[in-house]
Amino acid sequence: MPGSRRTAVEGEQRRAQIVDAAQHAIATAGFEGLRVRDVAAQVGINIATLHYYFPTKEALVAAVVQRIVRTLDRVPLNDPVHDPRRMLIEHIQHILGRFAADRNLFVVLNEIYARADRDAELHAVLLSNDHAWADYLRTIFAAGRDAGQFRADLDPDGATVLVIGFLKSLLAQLDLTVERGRLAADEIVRAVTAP
Amino acid sequence: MPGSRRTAVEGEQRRAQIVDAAQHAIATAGFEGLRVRDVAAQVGINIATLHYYFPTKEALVAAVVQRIVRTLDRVPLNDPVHDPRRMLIEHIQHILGRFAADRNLFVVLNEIYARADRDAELHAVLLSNDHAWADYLRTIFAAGRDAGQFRADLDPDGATVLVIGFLKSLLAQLDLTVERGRLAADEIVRAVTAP
Amino acid sequence: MPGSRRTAVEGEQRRAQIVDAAQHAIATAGFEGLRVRDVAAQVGINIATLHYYFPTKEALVAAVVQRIVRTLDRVPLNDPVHDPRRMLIEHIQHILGRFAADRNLFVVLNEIYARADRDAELHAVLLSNDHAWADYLRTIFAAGRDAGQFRADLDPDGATVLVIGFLKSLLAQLDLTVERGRLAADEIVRAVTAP
Amino acid sequence: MPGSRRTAVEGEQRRAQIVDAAQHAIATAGFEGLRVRDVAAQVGINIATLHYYFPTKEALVAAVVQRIVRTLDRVPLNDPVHDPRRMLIEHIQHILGRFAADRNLFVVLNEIYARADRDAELHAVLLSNDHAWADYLRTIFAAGRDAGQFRADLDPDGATVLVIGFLKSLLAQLDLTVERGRLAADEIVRAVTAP
DNA sequence: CATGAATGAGTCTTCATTCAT
DNA sequence: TATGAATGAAGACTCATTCAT
Repeated sequence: MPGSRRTAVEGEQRRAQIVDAAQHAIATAGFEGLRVRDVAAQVGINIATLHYYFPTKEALVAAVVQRIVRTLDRVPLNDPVHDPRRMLIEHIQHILGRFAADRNLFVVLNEIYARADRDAELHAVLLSNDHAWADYLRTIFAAGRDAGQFRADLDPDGATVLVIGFLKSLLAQLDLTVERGRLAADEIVRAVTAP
Repeated sequence: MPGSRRTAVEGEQRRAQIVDAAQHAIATAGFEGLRVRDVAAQVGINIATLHYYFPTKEALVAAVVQRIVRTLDRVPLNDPVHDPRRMLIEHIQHILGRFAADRNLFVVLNEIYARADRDAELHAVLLSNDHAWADYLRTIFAAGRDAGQFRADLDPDGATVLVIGFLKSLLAQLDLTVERGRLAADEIVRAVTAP
Repeated sequence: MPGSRRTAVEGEQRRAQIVDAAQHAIATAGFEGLRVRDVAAQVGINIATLHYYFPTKEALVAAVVQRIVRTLDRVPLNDPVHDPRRMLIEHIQHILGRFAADRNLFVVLNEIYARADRDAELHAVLLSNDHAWADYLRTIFAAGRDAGQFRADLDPDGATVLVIGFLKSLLAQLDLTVERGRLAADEIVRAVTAP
Repeated sequence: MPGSRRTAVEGEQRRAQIVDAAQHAIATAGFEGLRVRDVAAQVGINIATLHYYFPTKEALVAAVVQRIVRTLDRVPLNDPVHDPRRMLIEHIQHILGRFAADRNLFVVLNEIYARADRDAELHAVLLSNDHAWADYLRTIFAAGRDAGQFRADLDPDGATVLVIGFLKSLLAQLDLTVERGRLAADEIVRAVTAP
């Protein structure tokens, strides 16, 4: 079948276009305001065509969620034990940087977490991701404490919950500027550093 | 005006019933899944009756939001300067307690914050509330630092962002138990306490 | 029952108020846009109170129609045979005068005629009125022709249809000023007058 | 674009079907009684399909009005100066003929004129049409008078208002038969003809 | 007489989805 | 692959009317 590969590639591109548009739509109007018609119009295709690629709205939403979760996976989790304090700083700054660069991603993320509360499957996916994230931070904190970089009475579990909480709340902190975000990040570092 | 007082009271009760049901519906299905019909059914009244009290769905949602925001206002903000460390602990525990007692409130709150991103009016209301909250915490941190209870290098602003972030993220931390919440709270206190 | 008469009078006044408001509403928004709620609000009473006076919307509309038809009855139909030409002029001018003075009445009248097309009862009432009107004009034309005031070849029946048509169309002639109305009236008179 | 022409034609046909049905419904029940559901049922399509062609009820009404106005445009306005008297007769008879042939058109027209009183846009459209109509008649009357066919003291403007009024009132004259209409038409002609 | 509250029966409109071509 | 057309199921909202007080 000559050309079949090119077609397949084009198909993937189209799917990606649609997911892009859907994600943008969710960021703009929330899941509440997501309309497959609008997504199709944004891409410049017919609704029926969209349904050819994504049979149901749910499938489209799932594709958006999936892609975002995959993105999260790619959050750099460098070797935490070498220089824990540095790793912590880099990790926080990396996420703050992403927040500044692509706020839309966080808007959708927020919607996704809200939805997880009533969507068991989504809950499971996010939970699994969060576990990996928490493990990473916990390792950093434990290693840093054991190496004397962090306070001796630091509780890795508590600190992990605290830091993840802060990072997850970026969007809900309505007046959070990049600077105030860095202030908080600095405070975290000082707060965990051994005196 | 025969019976006007009793009638007025009953009217208010009915309104409250409707708002209750609506809040519950939002907690269950999100703004996305809110159906005035279901709310009316929950209260046991006709849809037209619901519209008698709240002309539009938007008005009903506004009433729910308004009531929740009013609830937030009542978060006890005790005198922060007397014993800052104790005030901080009490404040955090109060909110953790509410979270444990009425998780639904936080679910709706989460929805509300998500919505604020595309609703300027809502944004303004929440922002004003958040400002008051931040001011309170900032005062605690500054007072505690100046009194020597807290670390000398503590940045009140950064710490405030951090704590509010943690408290706001309670819901997004999918596997957060009450215990792990307390662990994080304890860590906060240790982290700010002077060595 | 002392005071019963005064009460009855007040009741009639209230009914009249309601009919007034209803007629005004019809003139403003047409039968299409008539809302009993609005009428009640206009009068300053509760809808239930309005329904006390007029059990159904249809009854209210009937009252409006009845009053207007009664008004039409009072169109002066002077003795047509004494000076037919003068009678014709006066009749036309009387109606043009009313049109100038109370355009709303004609707006409602127009609605009523449109409605008569699908309301047999209304049709009968209006038809009876129109017959009396046509008879009056026909008598004028016949008398004027026989007396030599009008053209010898004047057909009373045709002229009657023509004049009534013109008068009925006042409202449908969108750009009809008082002056142009008088021009047409003058033309009628010249057209029927014997050369 | 496979089948695009056939599809486009079919689409237009469907639109026409819907407008037909809507016009019929208005003629039957007035604007007051127009129900999109009934129109769809008449055509034999789903309500949603009707909304596919006409997004709102208002758009459907506009289409009906537009088509009728377009129809009016096509009223033959022959060269008025050659034989004005004949032109006048033909014009009047043409309209009387249409009235006899398609009374429904006039019923709707009546509704439309009533509505124009509270719809500025509609008012403008009808007014523009009426102006063209009046110009045509005025030219006929002026030419006929100057050519000696019509009375020397004929006022073209007054006569125009009169004739248009008569023609517009066809519907409001409840007991108007075709014959009585012709009587009036004949009377018009006699009334303007030079003695 | 008057009213606040309640309701049944609509009315328009929306939206995800399907299907023939 | 792509589309115009079609639809079922639901959605918010309206309105005349009723009833207990």
